[in-house]
Amino acid sequence: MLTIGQLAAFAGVTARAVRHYHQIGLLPEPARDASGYRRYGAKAAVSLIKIRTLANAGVPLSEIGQMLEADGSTFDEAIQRIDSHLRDEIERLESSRKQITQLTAGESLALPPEVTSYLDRLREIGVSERMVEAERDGWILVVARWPERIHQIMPAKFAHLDDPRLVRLYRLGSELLDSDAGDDDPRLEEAADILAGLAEQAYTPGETNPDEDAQHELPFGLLDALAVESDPRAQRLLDLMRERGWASWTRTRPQRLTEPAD
Amino acid sequence: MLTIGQLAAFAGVTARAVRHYHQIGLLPEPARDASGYRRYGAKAAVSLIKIRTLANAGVPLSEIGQMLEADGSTFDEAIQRIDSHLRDEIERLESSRKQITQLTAGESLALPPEVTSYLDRLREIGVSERMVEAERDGWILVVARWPERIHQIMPAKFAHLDDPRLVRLYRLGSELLDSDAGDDDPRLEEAADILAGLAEQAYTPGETNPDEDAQHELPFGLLDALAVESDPRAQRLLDLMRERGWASWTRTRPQRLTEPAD
DNA sequence: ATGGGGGGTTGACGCAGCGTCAAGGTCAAG
DNA sequence: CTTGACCTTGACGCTGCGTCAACCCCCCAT
Repeated sequence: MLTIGQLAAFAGVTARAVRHYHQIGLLPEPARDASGYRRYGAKAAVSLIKIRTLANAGVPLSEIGQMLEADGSTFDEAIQRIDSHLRDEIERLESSRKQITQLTAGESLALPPEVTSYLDRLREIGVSERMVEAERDGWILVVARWPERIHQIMPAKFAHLDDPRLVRLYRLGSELLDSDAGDDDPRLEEAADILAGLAEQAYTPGETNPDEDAQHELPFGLLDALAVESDPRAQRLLDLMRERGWASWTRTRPQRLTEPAD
Repeated sequence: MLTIGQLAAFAGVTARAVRHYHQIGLLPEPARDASGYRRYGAKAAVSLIKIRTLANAGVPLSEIGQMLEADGSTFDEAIQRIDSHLRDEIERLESSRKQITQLTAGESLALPPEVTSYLDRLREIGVSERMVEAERDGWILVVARWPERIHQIMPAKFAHLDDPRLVRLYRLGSELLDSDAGDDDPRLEEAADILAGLAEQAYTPGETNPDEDAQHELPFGLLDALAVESDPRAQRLLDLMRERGWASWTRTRPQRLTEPAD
């Protein structure tokens, strides 16, 4: 007769595991000897090995009991279920691995390569590191809401960098972020003028903008909030844009709040 | 300002998950509004998305905090650790899948194919189902203790089936298991005679048996116990073997207990 | 006889990452 | 005013054991 430790060693598990199987009713409690020790026979060893075989194959303990009692077809069904579950798990982990190898740099965190290229391009243009980080956080929000559309958006963004006004705008932002200029800095006005001009151009009045619905889904509110949270002076910029008839400095649609409603 | 539900929805998680991140200090608790609701800004959304990006990549929550603060090389090291851990997990599951697909029939449970073939062969010879099951459980114990050696053992076992004495022995076992014969059934004596003869042949006296140490490691005690547990009449067989000078009906070494010690 | 070391016993908490009640308070709409 | 959808804290549940704690038991050496 074996003690719990001997039984466990024979099956290659710990005594704690055996006691656990008793607790959940997977392995019947054996009789005790005079001093209260559990004493196991050979059949218990066989049962324990069967249990471990299934458990090692990835069968949850809660199902092993039924499987050991099941007949051939029921058993095979269960095997199928377990196997497809394992397949799913493996797929999940595989995709995790793919994802994680993308995360070599802290920057690519949560961003597709197009966007990180764009950010690198900004650096080449002379945009400061703080400005790039602010831009990056904004893109994280956009990507989170619109993961697929990002492929359509980025080429336009790259092309837009050919516009000297936009470059000037980024440089203004860089300067302002790195300075301790106040709300009254004239560069804020200049930035607002550029933004208004770009917005005017992007918004072709009279025509139905096909992306209008889509744009409506973009998290403009969050982007504005992000800017203000990153630098309170962004609030001034927002006010200036509102003066110029634009609802937000990231949204390219005119507001009508100051005009009478239809 | 977002409520917890809105924030969670934006990042594609549940509110409970966000609260969990607060609890473990991964995401800072935001300020509350007048009615005690948590109110989140855009930066929280960015943080949450970063957290989920790493979590989706398989990074344990407990490490995400440090990773978000880490610099490039520290970050990359962590990535390497996580990746190799993922690889291990995947391998584990892959091997589980391999194992589980082997378990198509209830019989192959915990047994390599050589052994199941042997059991099938026994059925062909006319061994009863109960006898095969008893034999199977015995092999489960042997395989558990000696998983690699089984490849060496089985060919000899197959060859041994050419010996008509062994076949007769299995048939006797089948008959006895299916009958309600008592301890005094003469077939028990016949079985003991065959066993003794086979043992005599297997044990070549005077020569040093190279497998002696190895055999010593086989779980003979358990095998004997298993037989007796399966059918109490096996005890009688053991006694008969002892009378004939053998320690156990599964062990092929003579006992010297009845002779004076050296 | 005594002491020590290596077994055994039950009971309990801990782990990861939340899901899911319970028992309320709040908010916007009809 | 009610309803339904949200928020709050607190707590247990899940998986498969690991790991104390506090105590008992057996065998061996002194």
